[in-house]
Amino acid sequence: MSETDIFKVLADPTRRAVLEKLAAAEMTATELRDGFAISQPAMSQHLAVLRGAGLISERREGRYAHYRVAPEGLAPLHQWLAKYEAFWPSRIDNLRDLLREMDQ
Amino acid sequence: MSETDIFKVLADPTRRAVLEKLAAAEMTATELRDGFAISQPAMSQHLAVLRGAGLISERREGRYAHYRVAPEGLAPLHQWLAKYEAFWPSRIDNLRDLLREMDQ
DNA sequence: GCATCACATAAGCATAGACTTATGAGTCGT
DNA sequence: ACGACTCATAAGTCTATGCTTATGTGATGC
Repeated sequence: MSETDIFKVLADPTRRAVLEKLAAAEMTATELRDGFAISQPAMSQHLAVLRGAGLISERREGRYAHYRVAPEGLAPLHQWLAKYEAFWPSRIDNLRDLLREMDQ
Repeated sequence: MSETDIFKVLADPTRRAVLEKLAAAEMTATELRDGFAISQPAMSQHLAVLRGAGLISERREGRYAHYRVAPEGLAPLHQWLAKYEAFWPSRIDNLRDLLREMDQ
């Protein structure tokens, strides 16, 4: 997956919202859909795109498709961003704050 | 700048390449252009988009426009990504340890 | 003053992408 | 077996976007 593709995939607000829901818990396509004013095929297409980008993985169970985040798919984005963290003087402080929050 | 806009802006390979050139050194629009098989207006439009997203800043000097990276524009992206770093167990633990050492 | 240069803006075009409705392919309960 | 259900795929539409050529704006040098 190229960096361009990763960015394109994440440029869609619906897809980012899906990731956010999946970050909380594994979910089926229908469960993911509610809360969105979107057709079933539209959600299916978004899931296909996310899956193609390696950002989510699928577990088939009968007629249900359970999806969960595949965080390693975010690695290219992380690596890209790392190139610019040299420009963040306070980057260590930000991380420190983040980890402090996570400890709570 | 919304997260969606940031991702859209960075989804273009030319724009990311521009950022990479600017990460090395401040540069004029013409200097940025060479190496790209792209018209002058196209580059000008890309620069306008990057500027609109707060990812680069402009310094006017006579007829030249000098551009440089505005890394703070990447903050929304950084914050978004941080939400998923929780899924990176080993890396985050390493960072936690590192920062703990630095605190002593 | 005038040609040239650096860059921006306007307008038009062509492709990509997100959506829709319609339909297909399996799976489950009765 | 059959209808309901979950999800995927097909086909068509509409908008966004990245490109082009043409032109505008201001600065510079002779």
